[in-house]
Amino acid sequence: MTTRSRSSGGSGSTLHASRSAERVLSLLDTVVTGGATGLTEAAGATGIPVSTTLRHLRVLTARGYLVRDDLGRYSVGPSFVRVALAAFQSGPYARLIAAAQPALQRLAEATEESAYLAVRDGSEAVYIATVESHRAIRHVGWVGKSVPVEGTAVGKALTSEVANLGQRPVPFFNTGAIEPDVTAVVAPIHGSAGTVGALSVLGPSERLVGERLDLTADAVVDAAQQTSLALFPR
Amino acid sequence: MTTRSRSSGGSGSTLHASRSAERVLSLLDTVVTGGATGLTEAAGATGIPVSTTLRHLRVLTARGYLVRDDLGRYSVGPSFVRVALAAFQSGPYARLIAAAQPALQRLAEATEESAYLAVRDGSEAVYIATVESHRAIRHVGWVGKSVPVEGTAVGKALTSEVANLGQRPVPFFNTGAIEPDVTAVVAPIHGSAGTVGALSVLGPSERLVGERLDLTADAVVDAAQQTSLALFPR
DNA sequence: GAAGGCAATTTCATTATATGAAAATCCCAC
DNA sequence: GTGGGATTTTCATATAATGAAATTGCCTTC
Repeated sequence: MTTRSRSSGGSGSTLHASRSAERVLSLLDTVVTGGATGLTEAAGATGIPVSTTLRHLRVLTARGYLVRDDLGRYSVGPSFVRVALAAFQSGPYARLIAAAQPALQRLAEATEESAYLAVRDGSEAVYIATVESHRAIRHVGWVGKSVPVEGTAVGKALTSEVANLGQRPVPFFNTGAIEPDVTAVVAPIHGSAGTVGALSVLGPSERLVGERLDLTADAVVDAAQQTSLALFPR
Repeated sequence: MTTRSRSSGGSGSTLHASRSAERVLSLLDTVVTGGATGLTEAAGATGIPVSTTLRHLRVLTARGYLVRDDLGRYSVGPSFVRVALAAFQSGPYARLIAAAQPALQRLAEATEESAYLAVRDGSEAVYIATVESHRAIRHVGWVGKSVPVEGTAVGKALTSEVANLGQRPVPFFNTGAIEPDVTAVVAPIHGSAGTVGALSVLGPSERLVGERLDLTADAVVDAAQQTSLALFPR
């Protein structure tokens, strides 16, 4: 059964869980997310003492996960890029992204707004793919960004239960949860074991109203259903 | 000065360098590169004892860098995808990829073969972007792949010295170094501090001969020079 | 339905290993 | 030359990671 041995949620009490391992991952995360970062800056951001930070950054650099520029600052290295690219080709998301791609395309054309694909990451939702609107005023740059599940339309869609596979997904709406003047229209992508992702259309609130909003919702729901079908054909 | 304290190449002798940190990165690499992986399999591939492997895989999973499927196997998780995507938007390669994109496009059209962008990673070269040929028989799937610098055309291009910025790059050729029947035509992208990358055209050996090969070489050299100019405008 | 085998997990004693404060060094800016 | 910020090295300490072995769980086979 899926009975997670109770309370394993915290951190194994007697079970020693590698501290340096966690720290090195924090550092990787910090540097990659934040761009070029100095030693002290990285230490400050992660709360790790400077000397320890240095040692870990060296490990990362030796592996090619990070590189140092001539000013001594760290940023993404070639090995990390290699692994990152592999992630898109082999990971479970490769299938999802591939299946959603045509739907995103059509969605962006039909709604004239930017379309995103999102998946759940604990208490966050992450946007992992997009096709941008062709309009001058459009929503851009949220790929790789994460937003809380709580209180957002994506979050609601990603946590929505799926009664029976094949049913028509239900759309969710929200305006201004993350940024004012941005309206989101989202539908869940149903999978064999619940919701596996969500399609979002994001655009300026003043454009997404009235009939336009209804049409958008229809398009999003259709796109999500098609993606679901592409993933799990009958 | 850039006097790297000699022999720092090995492993710091007295300098304790986090073992678990290195191991956790090995594991990440193994799992992401190899797709869904079981515990014992991962332990075997990395040479880490099973119990330790388990502990580290748990750290990775807790962070969302990996996920466990219902069969207990590990694969890429949403957090890692998030970080990976961020790498392409903020990293030093973002600029390079953006600058090379139009050149790759034109290259693929002009030569009717697949065009790749590669960077150096220690003793390896990594392909980080591509535009595929439109032909039925074409070279595909090398993005994220790494090949040795030694004995390959990309390697030669990536390690070639640049006399003065602005000079016309020199093309390199190779057939069958990695795979038989594949011919590579490569030119280095010059930067302010040496070679920063390389453009490759990869295609079936029987197509890349005679006049066709000459034309391809010209196209690759032009594309590399244009990319270089886009990166470092005068 | 029992036995066998393989993979995952937990336990626990051991010490190797990671840690961080402080001192030393480097590098600019003034 | 002087001052201050960042980086790097050193080193004594005990924390925290380690792995062999025992245990559990699960699936296959007979």
